[in-house]
Parts: sequence; C-alpha cells; structure tokens
Amino acid sequence: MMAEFQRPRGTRDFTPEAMSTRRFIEAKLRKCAERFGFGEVMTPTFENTELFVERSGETILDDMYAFQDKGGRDIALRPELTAPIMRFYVNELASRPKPLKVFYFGNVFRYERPQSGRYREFFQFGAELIGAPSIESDVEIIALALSCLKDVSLENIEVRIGHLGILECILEESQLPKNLYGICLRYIDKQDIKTLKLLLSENGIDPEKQDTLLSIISMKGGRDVISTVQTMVEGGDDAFVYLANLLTKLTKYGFEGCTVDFGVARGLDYYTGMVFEIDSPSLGAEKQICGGGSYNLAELFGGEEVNSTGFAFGFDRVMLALEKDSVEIPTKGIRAYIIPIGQSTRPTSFEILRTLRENGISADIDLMGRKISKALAYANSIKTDKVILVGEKELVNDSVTIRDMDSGDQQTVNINDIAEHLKT
RNA sequence: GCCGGGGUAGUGUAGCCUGGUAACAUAUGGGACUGUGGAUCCUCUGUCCCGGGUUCAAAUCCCGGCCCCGGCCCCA
Repeated sequence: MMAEFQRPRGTRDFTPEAMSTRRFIEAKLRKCAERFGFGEVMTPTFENTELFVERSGETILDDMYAFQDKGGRDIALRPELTAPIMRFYVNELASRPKPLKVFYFGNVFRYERPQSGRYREFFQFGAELIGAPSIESDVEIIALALSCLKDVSLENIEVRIGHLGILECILEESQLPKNLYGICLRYIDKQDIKTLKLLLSENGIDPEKQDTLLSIISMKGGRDVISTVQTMVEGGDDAFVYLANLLTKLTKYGFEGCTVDFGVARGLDYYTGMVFEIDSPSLGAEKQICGGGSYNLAELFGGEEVNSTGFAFGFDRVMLALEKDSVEIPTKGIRAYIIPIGQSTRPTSFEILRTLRENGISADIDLMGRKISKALAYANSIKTDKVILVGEKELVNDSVTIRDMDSGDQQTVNINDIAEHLKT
C-alpha cells in the first residue's frame, strides 16, 4: 500500500503516547498560571493580516501564512499570540478591573524552513499581565515563567534579563542617530558584533565609545555586573536600580540564579523596559524556549496606552528539552482490562465493565474474543494497572480474579466489591 | 532563500560503492497450546519517496521534485 498523501512540510502528527505526554505538560503549565491568578483566553486561529503587519512591519509577510479568503479579505494564520491578545484587549477587555492577567495555549504558524525545534505549525504557551505598570508586574511575569519550568521539572535552563532603558542610554551617549536605534538593537540581539561595529564606524561614532558599547552588550552575570556597567555609562540610573530591585524581588519568589545580560534586546520596537529570555542549553541551534518583556501595543491597536508585560514559551521546544534532559513523564494507561474466559462469561463481563465505568474507573474489555495469553499480552501493551479475569469457576461464587500487572499477584474478589477494590 | 546528510514492509535495519528475481529482526492480523503461556511455536499480509534519464537490466548510476534530519538566514 502506497501512502497517497503526505503531511504538509513542517507539520506533525501526534501519536496517542505523544499526546499523553504533551497534555500532561500542558496541564502543569495551565495549573501553574491559574495558581498565579491568570485566566485562560482563546482567540481565533486566523486574523486579519493587518494586525500582524501593524505590529511587526511589512517584512513579516514573508514569514507568514497569509492569503485572501473568498471574500477578498487579507487573512493570516496567527504567527504569535501577543498581538491577537492585545487586539482582544482593546476590543473587549479594556474596561475590566486592572490588572488583567490572562494566559493562552495555542497553535501558531510561521512560513520558515523547518529544523530542529522549528516547525511551520507549533505551539505557544504564554501569559500577559496588563495594566499594572509596577516592577512587581515584571517580577510576577518572570516568576510565572520560572515556576512553570519548575513545575515541569526542567532544571537545566539559563535565564537572561536585560533592560532596554540601559541600551537606549548607551546609544544616546554614543550619539548614534535615533533612527538607527532599531537596526542597532537588532544587531545587538543577534550578537552580530561585526556588522554592529561597521554600523557604528560608518556613522562616525567615537572608537572609544564603540568599545564601551561592544563590551557592555557582551556582559552578563550577577548583581556585580550591574554596578560594573553602571560605572561605564552616564545616566540610566533608574534602569540600573530597576534591574537590581528586580533581582532582589525575584529572590522573594525563590528564584536566585538569573543572570543579567545587557545584550538581550529582542529586536522589536514596542518593548519598553525589562526584557528576558530563557534558553535550554541541551537544545541545538534553536535553544531559546521562552522570551518576554514589558511592552506597549494597545496604543498601536487604537486603545489607550497601557503598560503590559508578558512572555511566551515555545511549547514544542520545552517538550524537546524535557526529552533531551531525560525528564520522566508518567505514561498513563487504563485502570482495568477485563478478559472474559470463554463465551459464557461475556455477559457478566460487560456488566462489570459498565459498573466500573459508572464508578469513574477507566476500564476496557477484550473485543477480539482472544484467549487469555494473547489478551494478557494486549493488556500489557495498553499499560493497564489490573486485569480482571472473568471465568466460570469463580463466577460460581460470584467472584473474579484480579491480576496486578506489575507484580503478577492475583486475588479473588467478589463481583460487588470490584469497583471498591480498584479505587484504592 | 542557502549549505550538508538522508528517504528500503507499521517500526528498526542490511543490500547501494562494484546495476542482475529485495532480505533480516520486530510489530500487527490469523492459528496451535482447551484457565494465567504478558510465554513458545506455526502462519497470512505488507517494502525500495515521486517523476524523468542511462541500460538488455536500476533499490543501486545521473537529473529534477517532494519530504525528513542538522546547520545558515530569520526568529514577532
């Protein structure tokens, strides 16, 4: 048999086993966000293309699944979820009590060349905290991201926190024309030192200032780095204090090991202050599993200015990282598998099946009419905890044999006690 | 968009260099063992990514495409 159809490039099918582990992790993330007081929201899979162009500029059209629908409307499959959430906010949620805390989990689409940890349809889990312009909001967001990773037991991570205020300050000092800030931040984010240097030289930036800038953006470390850099920069005091306080407040949440990295720029114009990224060193080229920061988008979408801060996880990369780090994820099977021995016991077997299911116990039964040996092999393959052997001999005494699939131990249980027996 | 490595039963592989009837393991389905054999034994089915070229003959060599893996670019 020849497979007639293939999946579109960069997409994936998920097996029952894969879905089981994905849902397990997903549930942990959701629970964590809810514990932090965030509520889940959902927006459409596609939006008007304009929304994303407004946010990121015409160039992202190349990287989007954008098309015209039958009514001639320009439509795009969402490439990310922050813009849709902010649109939702401006449309309907703006008058809600502040702060507004929302989270999401959804598929997103990008027309890019697939590679390790990069697909054309992938999944993002993220949160946005809207309307609370305090440092505590930024801390709350970072703490949520870190707590999520803690809850899924991903320990091998690198957290890098930066501040655009400081970068801006440095750029101002270097007297680079303001219209080049965007490009410059882009190079900084990419750590493209060569091109950055070229840009600075071309614009007649004092070589000494160049060196200062270059050394600052490559600096990362703990609290001491903040003070070191502060001595190299004039002004920007507020931002330095902010970063220092941020680290202090994070420790109150129990998070110590965050590093400060002045090279985190997240090449986008609407980020305003704190920015952060989380990497999993176990992954290859695509090792960033999370990105976030404080931003202002509402105004751009026609709403009132409102401070927001948020992050997004690359869910698939989190799953990859968990796999690389060999984090165990429990596989769940069913509680009981019923094997009728011989035709005569099948009616009673189905009664037992029904009783178990009505008692909230996951249960399945042999539908193939198999003999014990093969039925046991099947039961083993679907990872059931117990097997219930329903045979004539036991039924004479209204009982069945329950076999524990881990130990192989068996015991005789009265039919009326099966549900109770399996609950423990 | 660019570079490299790949694509052989459901899965994992051998065969490719050096062209000559496509194989092994495992899984699935069926059967035997007549109530514990999660075993063992027997057995059916099932494969060269697609298209073109070279050749008497292509899984094998050549070209193009598609897809996968790794990297570049990009990464909202």
